[in-house]
Amino acid sequence: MKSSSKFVVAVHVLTGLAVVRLKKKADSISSQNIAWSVNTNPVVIRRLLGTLKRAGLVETESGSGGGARIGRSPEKITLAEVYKAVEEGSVFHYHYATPNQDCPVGANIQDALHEPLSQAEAVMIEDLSRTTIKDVAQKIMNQM
Amino acid sequence: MKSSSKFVVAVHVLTGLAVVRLKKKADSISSQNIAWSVNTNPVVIRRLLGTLKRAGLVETESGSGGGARIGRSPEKITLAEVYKAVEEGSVFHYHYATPNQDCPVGANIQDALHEPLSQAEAVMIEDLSRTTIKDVAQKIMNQM
DNA sequence: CGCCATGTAAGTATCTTGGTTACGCTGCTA
DNA sequence: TAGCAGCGTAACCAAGATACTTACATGGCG
Repeated sequence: MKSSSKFVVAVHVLTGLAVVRLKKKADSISSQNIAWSVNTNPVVIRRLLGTLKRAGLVETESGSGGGARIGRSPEKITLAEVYKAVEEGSVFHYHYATPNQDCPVGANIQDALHEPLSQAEAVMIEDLSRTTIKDVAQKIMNQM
Repeated sequence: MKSSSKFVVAVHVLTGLAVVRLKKKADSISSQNIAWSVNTNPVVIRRLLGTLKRAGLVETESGSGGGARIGRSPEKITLAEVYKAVEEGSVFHYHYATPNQDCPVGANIQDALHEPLSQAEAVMIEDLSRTTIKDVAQKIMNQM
């Protein structure tokens, strides 16, 4: 089972921005700086920031001295929101090739599974909404 | 977000075997026959059946006239069990490269996320346990 | 104007997944 | 006992996804 690490990285980034904000250390952080923490390339971070920006979770500024800043109070951003912002598609993946429609099972299986599977996924996201970026940032700061 | 379709295919296969059993149509089904319904190659099915067999969810027989049969009453197999049998690893994927340990956030983020994320996943699997193969088979048979 | 930063496009390497071929073994049946 | 039908696995291949990288246009500040 393989999916993307975008969600975890997004939480990492937002948590970093939250820590900076809570500690009043700096106004904005460059993608270079964030990339250093995540251990990746600044372009990867900028792409991700673009997605988060469209979701209203961060603000960015171009130009010299620019960078990213958290878009809202950390306690008002839940992991569920981050998940929905960056992760597209369902946790569950249906058949590559359409199942055989001449078989009663093949013809109806996807439809029959839709409800229980989307329900299970919804429950998971619901659970993610119980944790906020502030919660995560707090945990980190306790270790510092 | 990309993962495998193994889970859905496994449910498809088990549902097919359940329908056959509930309708008392045949004793066992060949991988060829199953592959026809799933619209894939028999080898893919045999591989999957191997996994399901190890989990006790199906029984197989070699030789002429052999094939697969559901290993237990359909109402005693939940989607959660199928999920755990075929899907390895977590829904959430952590950083490709280890985050920068010189950064307080990078050094602690994975640890801080472990609990909320594994919790969310557990809740999802818990929800899957509310649906059985019989439930799915029943839905299919209502369409026949 | 020069510098530092974002935004984005385009190309590449690596990994995962599923499809496919091949072949040995098992067990039925004529 | 020969032949056939089926499973079990290994090995290879094609396609797709993911993230890394280079490159460059744009924006804003001194």
